[in-house]
Amino acid sequence: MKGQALKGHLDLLLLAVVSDGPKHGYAVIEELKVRSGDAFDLPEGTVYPALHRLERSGYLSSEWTVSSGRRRRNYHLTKKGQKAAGEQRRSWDEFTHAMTGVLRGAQWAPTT
Amino acid sequence: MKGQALKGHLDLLLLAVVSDGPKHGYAVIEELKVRSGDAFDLPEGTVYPALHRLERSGYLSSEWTVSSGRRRRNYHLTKKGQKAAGEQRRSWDEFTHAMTGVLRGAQWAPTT
DNA sequence: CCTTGACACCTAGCTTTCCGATGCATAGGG
DNA sequence: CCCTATGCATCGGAAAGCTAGGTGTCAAGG
Repeated sequence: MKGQALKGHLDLLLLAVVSDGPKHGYAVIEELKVRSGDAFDLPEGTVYPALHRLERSGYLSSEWTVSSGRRRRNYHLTKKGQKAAGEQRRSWDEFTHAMTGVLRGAQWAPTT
Repeated sequence: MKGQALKGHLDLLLLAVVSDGPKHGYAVIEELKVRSGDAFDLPEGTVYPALHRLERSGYLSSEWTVSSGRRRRNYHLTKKGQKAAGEQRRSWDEFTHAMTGVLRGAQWAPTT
């Protein structure tokens, strides 16, 4: 997938992945790659700042852990994060619905 | 619909609407509102610069027209624009597919 | 006549987001 | 010992969208 197509929807992706169980940043990246069928291969410079952002917003919470000498910051969803995830999910559905409405009827669109 | 969810997908929307037949900016805004069921109510400051961008890129072409004293810039899709529209449409499909893959399986997501 | 609102266009500047580049550190295999 | 994979972080640039402001026409109402 070509660059920055996920503009504005990254937060939802991250919340979705973490909602499956606590994960550290690197693992989040891998999980996104797997679940999207290699479509989302996000650079660290995208994901780490986003996780920080979500924590600052109170949607995620984290603690340091150490596993065989490697330090990891483990993120888990907060109550507030769960609520936000649900809202953003609904938002996403509305968005795709609206897009479909606009896209339907254009010549190049395979008819309904 | 909360702001800026259409980051990166605005071009596709505009190309789709214009591909239905030449339109001027104001009409494009109205058409988007109608087709999206009021979900997309885009400010002029969003649409006009985007149309200019698309014209600079060679996807749209325009001429001034005057109708009862009112001047309008009428946009129509170019060959190049048609091609781009098709590509972006495919891109959108891939994107939603990938999103669905990630979203599926999260707790708050209604099962399959 | 004058104001209001719909129509119709435009731009400057702000903010946010994503990403490329770069840096640090550890573990394990060759 | 070096290279790769793992794992984290930040800085700066480039876009995109929006706010806020501006111009001008026309029709309707007070």
